[in-house]
Amino acid sequence: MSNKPAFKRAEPDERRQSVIEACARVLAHAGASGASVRTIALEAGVSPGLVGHYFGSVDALVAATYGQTGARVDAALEEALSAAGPDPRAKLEAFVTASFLPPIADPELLATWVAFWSLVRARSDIAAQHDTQYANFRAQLETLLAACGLPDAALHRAAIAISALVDGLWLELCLSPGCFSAAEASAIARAQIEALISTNR
Amino acid sequence: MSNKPAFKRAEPDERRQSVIEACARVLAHAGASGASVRTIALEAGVSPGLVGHYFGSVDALVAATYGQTGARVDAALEEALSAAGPDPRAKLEAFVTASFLPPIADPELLATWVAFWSLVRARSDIAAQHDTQYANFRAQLETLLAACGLPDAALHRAAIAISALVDGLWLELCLSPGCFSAAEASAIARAQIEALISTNR
DNA sequence: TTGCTTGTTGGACGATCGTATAACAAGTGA
DNA sequence: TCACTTGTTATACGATCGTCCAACAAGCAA
Repeated sequence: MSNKPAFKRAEPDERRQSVIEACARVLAHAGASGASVRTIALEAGVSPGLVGHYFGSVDALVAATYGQTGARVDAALEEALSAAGPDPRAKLEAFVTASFLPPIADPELLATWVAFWSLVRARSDIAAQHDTQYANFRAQLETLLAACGLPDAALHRAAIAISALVDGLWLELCLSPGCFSAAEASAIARAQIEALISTNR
Repeated sequence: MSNKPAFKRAEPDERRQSVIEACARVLAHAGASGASVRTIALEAGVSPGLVGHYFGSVDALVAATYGQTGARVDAALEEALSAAGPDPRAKLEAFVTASFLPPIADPELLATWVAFWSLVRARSDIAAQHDTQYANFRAQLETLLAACGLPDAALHRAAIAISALVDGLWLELCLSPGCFSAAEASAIARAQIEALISTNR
């Protein structure tokens, strides 16, 4: 008589990864207030104690989840950028509209991101991650805008405008999915880009 | 020897109001996860039991706070609208840029709003309030845009674009206050309006 | 002053929270 | 086959959670 094993060992890295992904799913589904050790552990299919073993505390796990989620978004943006070809305008539009296509447009990812926003005020480590994340996003936008011929004096403001528009469209796409489509969001963003570039020419 | 009273009675309506305002402050400072009955009661200067007496549950209190916060924003927008004078374009710009001026630009209010966003997925009552709130906001925008001469076919998309931009600027103004100013946000929004109207003329 | 209404308090209750830790077992090398 | 390492589980602990309710007292009417 051979019982099946009570649990399966995993490589530390991939176990960490699976717990992080479970944390992201819980944040998306239950919000920041529902992300307890036990809920996350249940979602990941492990015992609650394992979370402490790998991350030390729930706060550290949430911070790690933010980092991993941000890295995943960055990778998707970079992928869209390299798939766009050499034309500067095409690169800029691909970079911006990638936020409305998979995998970034995933409602779960958006909801996870909102949960992070809700933690920025209360958690200084999350605030620091947010600042670097958005500074990086805007810096990439400025580079792409400069390549499109935008004068240096207009870069800062244009990057803020685009980043705000993308955030707002992303947010509404998540909170009220039936109101407008991803294609409409892309069209709106492209129109904004066109307006920004043509008024500075 | 006359001891001071142990507590002060209040009119039910104004007591409800003060508890709601305390809830908003806690949501802004501690996020959705920190909004416990005891924390809110401490902030309001009352006993924890009073929250249950007036609102029945914490969830109901949060929903009431959302409703009151939304009403306050609506009132501020209406105020900005009536102070703008008769010109349609001036009314539209006043309506949009009011989000970057007091009392809407208050970081506490913004943080409270983010806490509500984080609850939309987990709480269907909050989601319903969000939908009506934003449908109303966009409807007002469409009316103002139509008065500026925008053709009917462009109203829907233009309202989405403006509402998304305002949300995004509002959000960034709250999460990274040092990155750009309210005046810059207003300028960006006015530029967006100018672009939307001139391309449809 | 006295009695009454009811806003208000403060603690009890079970559930759940985050964290720490001892016991267990899966997989590996000798 | 048999230790041995260590990933994993299960439980315990105090703190805090939301909710409930009996007792208290502030303010008004008589």
